[in-house]
Amino acid sequence: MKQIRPTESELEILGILWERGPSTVREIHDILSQTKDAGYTTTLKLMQIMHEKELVARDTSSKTHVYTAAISQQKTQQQLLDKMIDTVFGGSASQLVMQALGHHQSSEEELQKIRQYLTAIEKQQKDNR
Amino acid sequence: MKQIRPTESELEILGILWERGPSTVREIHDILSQTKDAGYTTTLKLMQIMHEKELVARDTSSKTHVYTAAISQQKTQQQLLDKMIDTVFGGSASQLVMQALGHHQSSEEELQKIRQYLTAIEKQQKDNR
DNA sequence: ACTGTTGTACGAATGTCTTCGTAAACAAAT
DNA sequence: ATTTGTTTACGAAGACATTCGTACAACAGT
Repeated sequence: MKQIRPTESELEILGILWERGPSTVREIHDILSQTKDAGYTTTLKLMQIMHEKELVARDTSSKTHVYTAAISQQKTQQQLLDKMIDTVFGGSASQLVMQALGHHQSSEEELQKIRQYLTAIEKQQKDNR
Repeated sequence: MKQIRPTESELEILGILWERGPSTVREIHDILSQTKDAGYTTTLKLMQIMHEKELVARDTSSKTHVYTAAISQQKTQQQLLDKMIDTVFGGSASQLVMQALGHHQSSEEELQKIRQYLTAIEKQQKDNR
């Protein structure tokens, strides 16, 4: 399996790309600079490097290049989660789940969805027995 | 709030310390070398640096020093989770929860615990209304 | 055509992590 | 006492990440 290892800054940018879809450096930078403080060329350079690493694809047909994420949010999430469960939560996924539910308050809807998910998983386990 | 930022390697060591309790460099190294491949002095150096950063405390009363984790597993978990939810999961904790439950198969017991947890949270929300 | 603005490319400085070689302290065994 | 093995301390090299200055190209408005 191909190992994906985006750095901290790269993840921030990917996060924005996943949320917004195709974006220019300027757009990314404007969002980034709301929470951190870095020059425009810094963001540009980062995205150029991400392009080299093929974390993003870019359309250079117009003067202002347009970037899109080249790795899926799902796969990246799974990979990072797995590593985190392993090193930080001693291998217990449910430990992580409870910790996550504990502090980040979720809406009633979301909790309901999770509950349904749980039921589905339990049913599946029963069927496999 | 004090920001904790252990690196990848530091997290591996912390993970072992959390699981085993107080340990010597030798003990840590033996465990580490099962999964990765690094010299003894590398592990030693890492732990010395972690000591400088006050990620671990050490008892130097005997020749062979004994290290213990100086930051709690709970707090560290929470901090890393929060950041991850933020950057990788677009702020949705339940998104993370479902992803985690989906791939890491948990035991029936664990699922049951999570369900209880859910119920408790929902009840709490109701009471706060 | 000129000027100002916005963009990309590139290289270099700086910072941080990781790795390991070497030296010195110490203890146990011979 | 000398050797052998285990340990800590330290420094430095190599890799990687982050930051930004500078140069140059493209374009818009005058």
